[in-house]
Amino acid sequence: MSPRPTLRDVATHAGVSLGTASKALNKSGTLRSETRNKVLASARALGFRPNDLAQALHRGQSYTVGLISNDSFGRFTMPIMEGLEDVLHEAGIALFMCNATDDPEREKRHIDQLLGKRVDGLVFTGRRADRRPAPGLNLGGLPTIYVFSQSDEPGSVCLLPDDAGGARLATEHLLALGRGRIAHVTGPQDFEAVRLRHEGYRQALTGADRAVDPDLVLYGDWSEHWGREALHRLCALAQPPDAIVAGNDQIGRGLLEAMRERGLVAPDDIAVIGFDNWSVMAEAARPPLSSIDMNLRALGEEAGRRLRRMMAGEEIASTARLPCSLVVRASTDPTA
Amino acid sequence: MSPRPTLRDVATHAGVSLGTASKALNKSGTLRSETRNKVLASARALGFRPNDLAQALHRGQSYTVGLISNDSFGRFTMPIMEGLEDVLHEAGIALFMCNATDDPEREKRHIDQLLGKRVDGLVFTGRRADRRPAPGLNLGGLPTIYVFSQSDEPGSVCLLPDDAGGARLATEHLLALGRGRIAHVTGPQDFEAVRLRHEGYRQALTGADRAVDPDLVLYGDWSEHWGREALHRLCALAQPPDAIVAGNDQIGRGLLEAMRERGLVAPDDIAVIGFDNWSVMAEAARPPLSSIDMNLRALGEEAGRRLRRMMAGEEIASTARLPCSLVVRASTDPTA
DNA sequence: CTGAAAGCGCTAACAA
DNA sequence: TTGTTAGCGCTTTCAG
Repeated sequence: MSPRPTLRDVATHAGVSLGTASKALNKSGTLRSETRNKVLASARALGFRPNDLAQALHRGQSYTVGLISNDSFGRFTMPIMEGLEDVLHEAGIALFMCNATDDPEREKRHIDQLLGKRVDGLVFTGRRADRRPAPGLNLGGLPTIYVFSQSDEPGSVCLLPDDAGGARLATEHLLALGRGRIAHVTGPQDFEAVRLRHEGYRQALTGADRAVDPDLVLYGDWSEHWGREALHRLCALAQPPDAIVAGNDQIGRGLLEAMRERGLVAPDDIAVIGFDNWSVMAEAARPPLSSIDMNLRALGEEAGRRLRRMMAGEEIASTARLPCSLVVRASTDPTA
Repeated sequence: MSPRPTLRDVATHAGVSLGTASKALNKSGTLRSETRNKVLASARALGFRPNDLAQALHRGQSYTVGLISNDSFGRFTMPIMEGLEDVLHEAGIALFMCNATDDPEREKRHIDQLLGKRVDGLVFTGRRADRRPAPGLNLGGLPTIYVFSQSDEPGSVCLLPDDAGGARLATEHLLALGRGRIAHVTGPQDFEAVRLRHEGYRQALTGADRAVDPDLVLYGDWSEHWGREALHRLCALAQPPDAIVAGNDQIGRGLLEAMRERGLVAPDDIAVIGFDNWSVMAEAARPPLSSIDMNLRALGEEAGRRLRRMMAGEEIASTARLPCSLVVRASTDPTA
């Protein structure tokens, strides 16, 4: 690294004192505009860039937040990160991401590094039921927030999409389409999101005075394969469904594919809606798959706002869920 | 932020001097093991963690590398990041990622922040033909490497997958299967990767004394939709192909889907191979799609090694390409 | 309006 | 073997 110029270099170059140079660059104190410009010119000439490390050391604040992701594909983390970044940037805070890939060892290492770098806040992200800082690591009151993720520590601040609300939205959409037998094909029951989405599905049906038919609720894994298999099972029923809420877009897409092969048409024979609004999947499906968007970017933004408030010393209510939205495509509405 | 204990606090707590505490914690100098242990105990008791900012300020090295990603989905960046991280960690270097999402403004901001934090190295990643540090930003000799990405600056260090070699591998695989009419359905021609992969395809054919039939080379976009359309076009030829090299897995999957609908069987009627080995896509295809893996994690590791050498002052040859590997699935080999 | 000096937390050279 | 001190680059009083 070619030695970067220091503030002292700038001062010398401009023929002023260190303090003066500092004032000029920080617009603090009162300076003759002549001196100010002289300093600024020198700074530019030398390619000066203040050393954040020194600044942070001085003020005891790094203006930096660390993001630890356990979502190894980045599919969920990226939009969250963008939202976070936008909001933090407004406050002059930098966001750095570390990838933990669900490896506790790695995660511990990262937390350690971030603490050493004296970050002013910490964000954890990535689905994981029982998230919590690696044991033994004392975060010492560092503002911490879990986004799209949860901690089992009492009092921790978590921000999640409203899974139940999303599923309700999906189911109500199908009800509004006049569907009477609505199935739910979803992922593994040990995911909280699966249970919540089922609850939303149930609420919507109950709200419309309809009972939940247990034959129409199928748990499996998150794959397209499972979606295909589930469709065949549903079709084997005495009374097959006329609509399906899928637990995610991959399952939804599997359902649609199996339908095509059986000569069934969506939405005429069965309307299908997914969850996640993963565009690569949803848009490539035939017909394109309606879905529930978790508004992850907005989730990130809200996380950033809360974190800022926490950094300012405010106490924050422990957990919140943000609304999902409905994205209609041809699998439920041919005119979409 | 509850004030973290400083080294001085530890020293006081242990009843020794500042210098002694430092020696104890850094295993430097010679200390009585008794004092050493006393200090370590105090450090643990107080939850002491050295302030990297101060350390970095002192030694003029931050032991930190910044990664700037332009891959907004993280699909390519994540594995690269893992590889990088592993190698850098061995050298006690932390890796922080910033997301630029192909927004030059954002990117500039991030470079700025990273320079301010005095990172010891910089990595750019994410497909983009004409990458280069945002104009006017003087990196001042900071070790910089482009992975899965390129800079047009002369002498810049770039590390890429061997796209041509990958396509050659794919084509040779099909040739080895005894296929005679091999098509190439790929993405937009203005991608360098598209041109290189085509070149690899050509080389393999030429190497087997076969001519390239222009009718069998189709350019489109990277979507499944294009794959489906391309298959129909190929089937309309007087002499349809008996094998296809797809430019990526999405196109490959589109080809397979359209085949199913026409009642064609892979690999019997047409063998299909993709590129990227994006497991979500490749494994969900029917039959599962053979593909070319770009070994992104290895790419990241090699980038880390090169960066370390650069940080040590070594000069590095400007550009290198790392081999891809063949992943055989049922779309070319039913026994796979 | 500008300069000098202290100190953020740490390491390393030098004294004791 | 341990203590003292200077200084990394910056900001911020307090003098001049």
